[in-house]
Amino acid sequence: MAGSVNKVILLGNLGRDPEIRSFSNGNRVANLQIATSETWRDRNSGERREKTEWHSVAIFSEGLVKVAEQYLRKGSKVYIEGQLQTRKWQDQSGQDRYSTEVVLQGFNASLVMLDGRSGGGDFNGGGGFGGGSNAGSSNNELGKSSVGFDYAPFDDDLDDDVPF
Amino acid sequence: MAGSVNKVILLGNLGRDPEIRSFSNGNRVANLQIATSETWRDRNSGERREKTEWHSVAIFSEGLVKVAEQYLRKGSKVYIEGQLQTRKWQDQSGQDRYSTEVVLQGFNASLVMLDGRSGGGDFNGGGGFGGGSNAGSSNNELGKSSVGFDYAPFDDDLDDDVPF
Amino acid sequence: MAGSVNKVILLGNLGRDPEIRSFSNGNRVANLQIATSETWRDRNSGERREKTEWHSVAIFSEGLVKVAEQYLRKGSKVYIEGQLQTRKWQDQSGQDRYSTEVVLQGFNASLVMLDGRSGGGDFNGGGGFGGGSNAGSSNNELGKSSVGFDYAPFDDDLDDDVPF
Amino acid sequence: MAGSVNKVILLGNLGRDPEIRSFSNGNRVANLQIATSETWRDRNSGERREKTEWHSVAIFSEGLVKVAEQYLRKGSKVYIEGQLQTRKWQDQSGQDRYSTEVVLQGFNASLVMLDGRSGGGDFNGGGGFGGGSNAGSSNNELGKSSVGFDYAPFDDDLDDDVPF
DNA sequence: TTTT
DNA sequence: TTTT
Repeated sequence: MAGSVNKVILLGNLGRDPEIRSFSNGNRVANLQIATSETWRDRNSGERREKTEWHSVAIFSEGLVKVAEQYLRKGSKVYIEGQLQTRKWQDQSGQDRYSTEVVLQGFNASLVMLDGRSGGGDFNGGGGFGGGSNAGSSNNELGKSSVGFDYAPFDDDLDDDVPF
Repeated sequence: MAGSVNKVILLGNLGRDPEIRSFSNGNRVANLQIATSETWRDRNSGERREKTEWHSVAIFSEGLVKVAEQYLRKGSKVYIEGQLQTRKWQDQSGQDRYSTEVVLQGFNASLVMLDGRSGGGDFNGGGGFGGGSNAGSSNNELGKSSVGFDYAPFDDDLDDDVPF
Repeated sequence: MAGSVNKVILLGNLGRDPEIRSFSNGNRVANLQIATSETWRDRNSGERREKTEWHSVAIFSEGLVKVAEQYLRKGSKVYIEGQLQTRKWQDQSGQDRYSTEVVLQGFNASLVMLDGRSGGGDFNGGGGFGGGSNAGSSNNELGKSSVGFDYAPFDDDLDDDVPF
Repeated sequence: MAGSVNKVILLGNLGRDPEIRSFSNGNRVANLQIATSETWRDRNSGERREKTEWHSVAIFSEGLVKVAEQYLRKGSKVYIEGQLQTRKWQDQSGQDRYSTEVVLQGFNASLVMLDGRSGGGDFNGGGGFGGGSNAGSSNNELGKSSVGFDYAPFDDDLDDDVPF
């Protein structure tokens, strides 16, 4: 079905440090637990109430895995954009179980850090943040230099001949 | 946490007719199964491949439940905007299980029908579609007249004194 | 056209303090200038480049105007969700001119503050921020108590009879 | 500012056929005019009212330009995801003017056709739709084979060693 | 279970 | 200028 959209946008805080694991082929995944919450006033009692939702996020883009590894920690505020995926697995008794995650993979995924709470990192440090632009989007993935990420948002070469 | 975002955007097709159930208090829920899919070309074999993802959607806004009931059918193409929620429940053996759904509830939810495939309905029929504008958004919920849904996108009363 | 979507999502910083003006009927508007930017590496020179985009945002929801007034300042980081609107006006020479803005109005609009930089405010202060939940969304607008904003994200009354 | 989001989502109809122009360097741009509209009931008169908004969309991704060229026509319903950009230009009298457009460029852009209304095209034609997967997203741009678009949404190679 |  |  060329013609569908599957998009999740979350802005919230990490409930714990990212967990990063490696596959045998060298690929990695970073798992985040992100909390979002809503507050409202109860219709009857008038009390203030709050409901927190926890989201499992799996990052497969190596560039964003690096960002998560270096800069995200428990409590970090983060904006992410990914897609919904449900995995089927068997529990110890052999029963089918399903887990739904927000997956950041390939293009169309992004991750934006919203605070400097970077543990031992040097997020706001002068000059040192070579991965700066990578943090904003998977478009510029670290370690994937064969892919043409260096795409100009608006190519200057065109300016001499803009047709509109 | 006043300061979080939990948003899901899906555009896909219904795998079956909506299932609508009533609560003892008269409230209703419409459950949809929405398919989204992606196609890509395999890196190695060069073959075209496709992966379909199925999403459980639960609609609690009565106005949108009415729209689902009247106009959505198996195969309908639909755009929805809601939020992620994971429910905990116990299976027959008493074990904790979790189900993640996309919930359309309150404001911030919307549903847009993208075809006239309305089964026995009269979607494109003249005059009969009194709920027309309601279909586009939960902002104008049917049967919730106590809430001020009749909000002008841009209030004409202001035009005589626009400060900018 | 019941069946369209017009949505803008911005996450960026205010270039200056919000400008708030009143209409003769008492309604207010808050205007924000929000910067977003992208960095990339030039394909030819290999240099790091950055392009900043400035967005005009007009907030008509009184609850969110109050939030902007009290808590947003030059430099504040903010997430907003609104819609695109283009206004036609005449310049001093009588020529038609057009201005495109991101409008936050009615439901479907939200504003999330992403830092505590609240000037004289008491954003993170205990208790004092009665409008806390209001900041997260226009769903709970201050000063519009006639509208049923106190909507429970998930109404407990239903729990005794969940049909699924 | 590594840490911003600039995203526009539109779902609406084309007011006229796409206009496609070429730059001297061979690059192309497709310009679309997309209408979105809202209906509501006037608070005072109770009348049904409608407001249509027109959006200028500029597509720079060659893959999506091809899709627009072949499949989009006046009246086509389309979902697009892009970003806001304001261009400065001088009118004939030398005055600065600004135009705001929704730009689809690079990754993070998508275009989904929502009907088969493809004019002389062969959108639903058997087999002939070589650009099928390209239509769904800029991730698979035609004519940019040097870029590794053939990314598997979920790489099977990993399945033998999933660490979670 | 949808759709192309 | 679209669409319902």
